[in-house]
Amino acid sequence: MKPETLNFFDKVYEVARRIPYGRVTSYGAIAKYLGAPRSARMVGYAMNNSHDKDVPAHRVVNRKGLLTGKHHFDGTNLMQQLLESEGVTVVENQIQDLEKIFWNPTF
DNA sequence: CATCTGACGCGGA
DNA sequence: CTCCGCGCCAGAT
Repeated sequence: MKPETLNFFDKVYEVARRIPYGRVTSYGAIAKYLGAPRSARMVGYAMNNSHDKDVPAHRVVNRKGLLTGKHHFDGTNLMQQLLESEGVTVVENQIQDLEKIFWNPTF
């Protein structure tokens, strides 16, 4: 693993940890904030490693607000439960009113 | 060393 | 507004 890559991953975790309670963000937003808007996929890839970190991966979804990563959680709909537990409305693996609860890292 | 895949995003039809 | 296809980067096989 190259040092630069570790830095990139570390940045992802750092940003993800900054996500406020009851708020969510997208992979692309984080990637863009890191200066790599084309590496949105890498953000999700990094999230896989975040399993061992204290990173709220359930607060990170794709641009459409779809819980694409719910399949990677222990339970089938564990991710949805966590979000709803924070007051986020989720229907059919999709976050409702995404624009309202969306959190921009740059903010 | 070559090839495929993947927690994504955007442009075009 | 919805559906299809291409582009990007890094890790894994």
